[in-house]
Amino acid sequence: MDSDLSIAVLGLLSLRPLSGYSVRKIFLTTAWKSFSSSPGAIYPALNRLEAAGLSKGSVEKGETLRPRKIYALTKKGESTLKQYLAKPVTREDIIWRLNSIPLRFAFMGTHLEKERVLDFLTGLTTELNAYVDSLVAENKSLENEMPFCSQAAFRLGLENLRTHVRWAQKTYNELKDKKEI
Amino acid sequence: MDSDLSIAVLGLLSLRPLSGYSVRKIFLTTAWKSFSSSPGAIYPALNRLEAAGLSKGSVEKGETLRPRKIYALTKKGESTLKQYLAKPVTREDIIWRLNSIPLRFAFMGTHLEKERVLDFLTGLTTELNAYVDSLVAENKSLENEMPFCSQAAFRLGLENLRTHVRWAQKTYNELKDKKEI
DNA sequence: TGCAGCATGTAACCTGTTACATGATTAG
DNA sequence: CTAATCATGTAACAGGTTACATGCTGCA
Repeated sequence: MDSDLSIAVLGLLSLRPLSGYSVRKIFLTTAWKSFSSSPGAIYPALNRLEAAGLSKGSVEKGETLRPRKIYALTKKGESTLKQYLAKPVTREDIIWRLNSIPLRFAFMGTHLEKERVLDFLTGLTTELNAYVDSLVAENKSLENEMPFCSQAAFRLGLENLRTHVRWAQKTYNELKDKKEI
Repeated sequence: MDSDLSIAVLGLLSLRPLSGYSVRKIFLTTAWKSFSSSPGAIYPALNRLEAAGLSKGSVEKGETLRPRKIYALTKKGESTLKQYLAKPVTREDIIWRLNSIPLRFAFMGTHLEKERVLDFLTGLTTELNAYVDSLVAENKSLENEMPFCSQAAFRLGLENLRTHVRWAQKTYNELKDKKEI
């Protein structure tokens, strides 16, 4: 129930009620392209959310054979999303789910207080720096025996993490002076 | 047969023959941490590679009930890997498989000629820039109505792509003056 | 002798992919 | 009226996760 796709759908529904097709269109045509827009992923995900009581579908024009269903978050769905968003970033998140950082952040403004968002960015920065340091230390000894391309690949990974650090700091500074988010 | 995990294993085996456990240790203890080190992923992956004729396991000490198996790439495995590495980067690679870029690059030095590696970097740069441009254009109109956190999340995605561009250019320049890779 | 670490595997489950199937609505 | 697009779904399959099961090896 906690795949990136489920969270993305949960987040979208938290902004406004949507049909499965609308969700698909968002994944197809906006910056959310890295989420699957295939019906074989979306409709089962919507069904799972509903089965878990996180959303409720209401049928528009019930008399037809193929009714159009609009899903909206339930109270439970909102609190589940809020809880997920408020969780501090762990090293495991960074190693295995770095892509879900922007996903989480995108929905924070509309669900968490500014202070919690700032906490998230602080925690993220700390964890990222610690992980970068440990990676660098770990690879210091291997560095010389690694062929050029492996070294370069490793550096790309590091640069990626450092980009996240810079982004977190910049975003922190922008946010801390804002009145509303 | 073409998940990131399979490719990573194929790549590691191309450097030297390994047992399943050695592969697991590499994924656990080196910068390759984002690959699953669980036996439930590794051993089936090794079996798939062997079933496809891409690797061959040889049993060390065959008389025991739990033999230690060392896998080595076959000719077919090497050519499959080479073919995969030589494929130019598509927009789909960037959208859905950005993480496999460093994976691919890490093994290029030992399998492709320098010219092909430079081609890869050129193609990657072109595709990345085109995608960044299209994302920016796409979002120009939505920008103002997006809440701060969504905007920031979008910028993180962009920065990530731009980091890849900078890396590709830097690596290109480093590589083009090198005699051996 | 017993325990830690080396080493290999399987089974149930979950979720996404691919391909297919179907119905409803609208513009030409 | 018919083609495109809107819209919803399923079935077979693939591959990873989690949890469990098992055997071997060296050393204290």
